[in-house]
Amino acid sequence: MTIYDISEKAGVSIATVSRVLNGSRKVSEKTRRKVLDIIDRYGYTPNAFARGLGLNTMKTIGIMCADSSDLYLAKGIYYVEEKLRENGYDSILCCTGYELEARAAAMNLLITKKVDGIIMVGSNFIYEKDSDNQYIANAAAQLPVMLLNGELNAANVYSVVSDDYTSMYDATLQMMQSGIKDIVYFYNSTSYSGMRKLAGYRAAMLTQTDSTEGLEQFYRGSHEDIHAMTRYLKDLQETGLQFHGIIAADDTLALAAVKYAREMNYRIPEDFSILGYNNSMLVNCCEPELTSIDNKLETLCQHLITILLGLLEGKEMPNRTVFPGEIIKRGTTR
Amino acid sequence: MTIYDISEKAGVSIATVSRVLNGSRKVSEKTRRKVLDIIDRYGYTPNAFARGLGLNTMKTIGIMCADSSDLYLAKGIYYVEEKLRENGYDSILCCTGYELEARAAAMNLLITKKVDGIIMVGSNFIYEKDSDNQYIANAAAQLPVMLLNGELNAANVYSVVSDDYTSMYDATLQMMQSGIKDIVYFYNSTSYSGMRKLAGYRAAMLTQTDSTEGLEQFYRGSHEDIHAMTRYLKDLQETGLQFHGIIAADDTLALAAVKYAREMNYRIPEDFSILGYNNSMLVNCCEPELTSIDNKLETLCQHLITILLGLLEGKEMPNRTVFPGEIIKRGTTR
DNA sequence: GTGAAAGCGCTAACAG
DNA sequence: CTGTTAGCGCTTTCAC
Repeated sequence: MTIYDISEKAGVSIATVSRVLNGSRKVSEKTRRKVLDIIDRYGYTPNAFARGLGLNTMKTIGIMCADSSDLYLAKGIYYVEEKLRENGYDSILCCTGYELEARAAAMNLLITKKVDGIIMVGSNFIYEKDSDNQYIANAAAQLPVMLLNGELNAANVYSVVSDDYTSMYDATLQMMQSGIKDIVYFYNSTSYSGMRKLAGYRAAMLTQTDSTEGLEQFYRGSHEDIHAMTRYLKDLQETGLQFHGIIAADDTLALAAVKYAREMNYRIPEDFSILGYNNSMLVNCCEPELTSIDNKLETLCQHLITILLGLLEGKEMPNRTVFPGEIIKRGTTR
Repeated sequence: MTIYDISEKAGVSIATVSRVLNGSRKVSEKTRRKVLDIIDRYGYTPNAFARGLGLNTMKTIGIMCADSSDLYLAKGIYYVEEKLRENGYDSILCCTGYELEARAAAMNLLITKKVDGIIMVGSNFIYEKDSDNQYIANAAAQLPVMLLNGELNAANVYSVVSDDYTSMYDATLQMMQSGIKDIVYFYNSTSYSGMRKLAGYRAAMLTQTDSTEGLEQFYRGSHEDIHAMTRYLKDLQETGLQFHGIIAADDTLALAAVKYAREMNYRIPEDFSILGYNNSMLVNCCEPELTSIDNKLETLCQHLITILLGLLEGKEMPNRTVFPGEIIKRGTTR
């Protein structure tokens, strides 16, 4: 069933059918009815390829993320996809993993598919080495690239981020003011956002101590293996390091910290404080519940889509949008 | 940059360019080199629309799921997407929510996009009323439809499922044999798979008791709100119902059950046993850790993709593939 | 208002 | 081996 069949059955030209399909007003009400009727009767749907060929757009956005099963990224994908579809765009999802090569390949694939824009979900896409981000800048020469929680200084690349630095700075300060000086920073990502968080922690610490040496702990294992994370902390404790607080770069790490503290028989939060990040569903999963930083993911996504849609309409849009986070106080901090 | 530009610069016809693009062996090594060289130099990539128009396929599979941020579904999407890409297929993701209408719309959208097949991730797609599944059967008339953890008796619809009934039957029996007779079944979904699990629980219970009345508890609230789930159980307890075990239809519900038991100051598992389902990362998040049923999601996904690829190659494939689950024993059961 | 016709970029017969 | 050519289904001028 093509536009030709319809035009024939309706006794009009394919141009007319095309017009009613695209809601042109230059069609008499009568003709429109007739065509619509036929279309309905035969259950015809236009061929997206043919349309795409002519228009060179498929109203489709590419979404890249490292791992769709990551709690936080999954939520991001969900919001982004939802808001795109509300606006008549579809999305092609590419889970790229954490390897640069696979990422560049995925990017190419999306470009080949003629997506109208690309959304990179998660700060882990931005590496410290500029050359590792080059493929993003290159892609941006062809279509707008949106970074959710990442920043890259390049033309046609747009960032929407949470102010991780300030959130961590404030949270660390609060914990110190509650009387804890020996706070370990527990992290597992050196992504852009990861480094911003670390910097916030460090800056706050340095207002009161000379050095954070030994307190910044980088965990390399699986992002989901809570046992391994807990073990890491135990090993750390056994090296003789003293610490009575842990600020974690995400809720999973924080949960492991809670587990660790319980196994050590510390009272939380009296003897030991813990702070998480993301305010995910995990915060309710432990005892006591986790104080965590809410980085307003849905708001970020909403704005990201607004900006992207603006760009696609040819409007000027802000390069960089920053939202403040919020500390959600629960049982693991005083 | 089109195939014409390349053919011109390489001094060959577009057909030849097309041939090297598609790896036809009927091209002399010399010509191939020359063309490849030009392609490389100008960074040309073929237009997927034009190709799709001719071939009427885009090597793209539609993935439907209710909510990509659901822990379990997200994992399913991850595996499916990964394995598709390994086999040269892309995926368009549609998060449909739980409303029938939105689902039918998403299905149409995917068909319009000329996907080569559709994968429906999650048992929640299959309703009890046959008429509510009609849109799936209709779609299957045009392209293969794969159901991950759902079953539908219709032509060109293929199911890959975990044997939820048997898993639940066995687990329930085990808990009863450990001495607990008053086991509540705690669930929040009446999907196909949800009903199978319930049936397994019920059948096992009825081997030892007369009725499960009052013990089958359906929770209607948010799928993520652990507090609400815990409250539900408290309210249940306050009605006077006696129960010393909870079998939950997923790990989130089970986690809420652990929380409930702790708040009631029950000793787990001595006084109170709990079983979860999915063996997700949540099992490590509570104290003690959760015994849970592993339904081998990755295996299911792997087979699902194998079957789909077979179908796309025109092979005969099994309609229904069932895998056994496995009870992973941890601290919440004796 | 409506129709005719020229592409959009690629694949696959077919002919050489 | 290589080139010519006819579509694939739709949008969009440009006439009428």
